[in-house]
Amino acid sequence: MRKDPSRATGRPTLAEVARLAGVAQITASRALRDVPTVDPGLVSKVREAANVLGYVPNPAARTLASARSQSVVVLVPALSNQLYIETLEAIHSVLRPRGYEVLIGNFHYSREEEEELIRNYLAFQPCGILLTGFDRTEASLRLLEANKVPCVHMMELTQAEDVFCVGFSQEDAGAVVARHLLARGKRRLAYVAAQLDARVLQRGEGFKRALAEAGVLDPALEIMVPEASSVGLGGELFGRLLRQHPDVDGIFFCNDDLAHGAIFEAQRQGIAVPDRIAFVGFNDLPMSAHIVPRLTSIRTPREAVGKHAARLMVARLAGAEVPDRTVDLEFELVVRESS
Amino acid sequence: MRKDPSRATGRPTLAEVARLAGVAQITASRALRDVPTVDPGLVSKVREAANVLGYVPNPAARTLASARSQSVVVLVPALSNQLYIETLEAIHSVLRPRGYEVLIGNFHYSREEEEELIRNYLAFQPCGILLTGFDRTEASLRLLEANKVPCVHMMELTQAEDVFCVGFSQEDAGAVVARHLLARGKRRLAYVAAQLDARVLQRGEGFKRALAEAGVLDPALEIMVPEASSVGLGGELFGRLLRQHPDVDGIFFCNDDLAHGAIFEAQRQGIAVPDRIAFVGFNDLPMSAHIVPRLTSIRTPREAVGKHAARLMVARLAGAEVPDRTVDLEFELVVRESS
DNA sequence: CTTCGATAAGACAGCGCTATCTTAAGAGGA
DNA sequence: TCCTCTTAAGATAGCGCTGTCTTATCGAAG
Repeated sequence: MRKDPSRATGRPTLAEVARLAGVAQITASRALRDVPTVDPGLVSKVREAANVLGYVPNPAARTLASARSQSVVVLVPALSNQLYIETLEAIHSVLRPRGYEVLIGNFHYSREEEEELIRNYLAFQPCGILLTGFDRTEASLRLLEANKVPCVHMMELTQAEDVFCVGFSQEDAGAVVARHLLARGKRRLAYVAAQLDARVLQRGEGFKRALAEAGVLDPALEIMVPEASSVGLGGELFGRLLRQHPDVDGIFFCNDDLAHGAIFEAQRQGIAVPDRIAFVGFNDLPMSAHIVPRLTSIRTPREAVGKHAARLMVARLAGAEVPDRTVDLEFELVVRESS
Repeated sequence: MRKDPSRATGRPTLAEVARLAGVAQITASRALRDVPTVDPGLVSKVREAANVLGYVPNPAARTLASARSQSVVVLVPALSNQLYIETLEAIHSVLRPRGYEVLIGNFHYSREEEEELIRNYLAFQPCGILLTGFDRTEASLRLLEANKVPCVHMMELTQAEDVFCVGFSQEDAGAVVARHLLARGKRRLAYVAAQLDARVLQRGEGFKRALAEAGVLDPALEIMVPEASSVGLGGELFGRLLRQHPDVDGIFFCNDDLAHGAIFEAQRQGIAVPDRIAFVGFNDLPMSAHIVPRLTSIRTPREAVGKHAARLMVARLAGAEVPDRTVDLEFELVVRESS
């Protein structure tokens, strides 16, 4: 059969499927890829032959021949963050059943690392890339541009033309939190943030803008540290803020982790939440609905972002007309006991 | 240059590197792969040419020509579980710098789904597979066997010959928890578990074995539900247990999530932890060191498991002699306020 | 009845790399 | 000096697919 059996993999090939189905190899190829110019009768014949042989296409050969893989690269700033896990899971759930492979790249909140990942992953000739946000190096942008890989941006929105993005307004979310705390009668409002990526900064901007509009912005009421966010850090930053500004009566944490830590610390110090100080988190992690007191938070559509971004990519790859290049999935303020 | 430029990808190829370096293509190939029979002078010449051109090898062509990719498949039962994220991250950190791609498969605690994933991923001709535990379908085992892909098993240990595994004794961990609670003077001890995978069952077995040895095992003191574990479920199961057995004075939760939920529920019900009931969790998630009261837990070496499993795989792929096929990374009981 | 265009099926070549076989060039011994 | 043996470099032939061009077939139009 094969000229040099030592090189072969042992698995059935398209040629064998074609032979069994009694058609040319290329016809079998087209039949299995749903190319519309193949007679339905032949398609089912080929399908059956493939089934009988247990044929699974060789992705390497496919990629080499067509210069385009069936892989979608997803670049996220962290895996440790529960947030991105849910998004990734959603992306998987859309792409895998449609035959796409998902390659995950974690760039650890580093633009340089992201650039390196892009460079390396482009060698896989991915059919699309899902990116987090818009903040990346010039070189990254050039690479993506030069390789003409379809991109979809997640988590942030933009007005720019020809950019596909799925997310929500981080700034508006910050503003909503500010107005909520103001409505609760709080006036000494602080923003506590860690892991200062673009989105964390946007939330803070929105929060402070709303405070300024209400005439209660005190720029001193802010702690922003670049280190990674964690429960322990939340307690620490809360303690620090309280020592510096004992009169603070409301805090917006850039994510729930920090808020959880602050709740524990408040409990230890015997500080009444929300009476003396109200807390609001961000992301609405599962724990927030159960912690004592239950945490008010912004519920972010992170699963929906993944699903929509993946669907948008699939639509583009299928050549479909995509009416909405910008998908605003919105967020929701979930008011609970902590405010 | 190329015969049919329309088919080309536009990126530099090995042939161009070889031309620039003034060697045959195959020599360039060998030089870049560190095949030892190439003159060091030529190696650096080729390396430089590759650098000048910005050459990145085409993985699809590589895989097709060698019938083996540089991808390692990792199959985990869940992504939602913090536990596996840390393991995955560790695996990534070892494999990616060495040029391996990591393909993640999530089988959602389903043996059938795992089998399907194995079938599909084998088409990628992975150079290795990292598996979670030992519980899988016959067909899965046969597929792995037939394709002769090196496997490393994570999270559990076995005495079987010729099986590479990295983990710790789940049973022993359960027993350690039991003895700890007994030493605290507790006698009405319960096991509360969800997501009943093999490891959760093993922990329970170890726990109950130790209780039986101490003569205090009450088989009624147990709640095991198959549904997914969550903070909310922990509170619920704790409430249920307390109604059925108001005299329970110590609970071992199969993971920290459940224990956190139970702590919140206890706080709401005004039940003193640990005085009336002591709690012990499993995994020692970051939050456990901060929750009020701080949670006693078993610290599992999940990051180390990933690192060691990946290193073991790398060593096998390099053809190195691996002295220890079984790596027991052990666990640690971290005693805190909740017991 | 011929011509033409549309459509379906096939032939062919090549994607970019590596396994394998072959050749060339030294090293060493008789 | 000749011959063998080792070792490095090269030539060749695919790996398993798909893009592209060609050919066959058929109905409609002239």
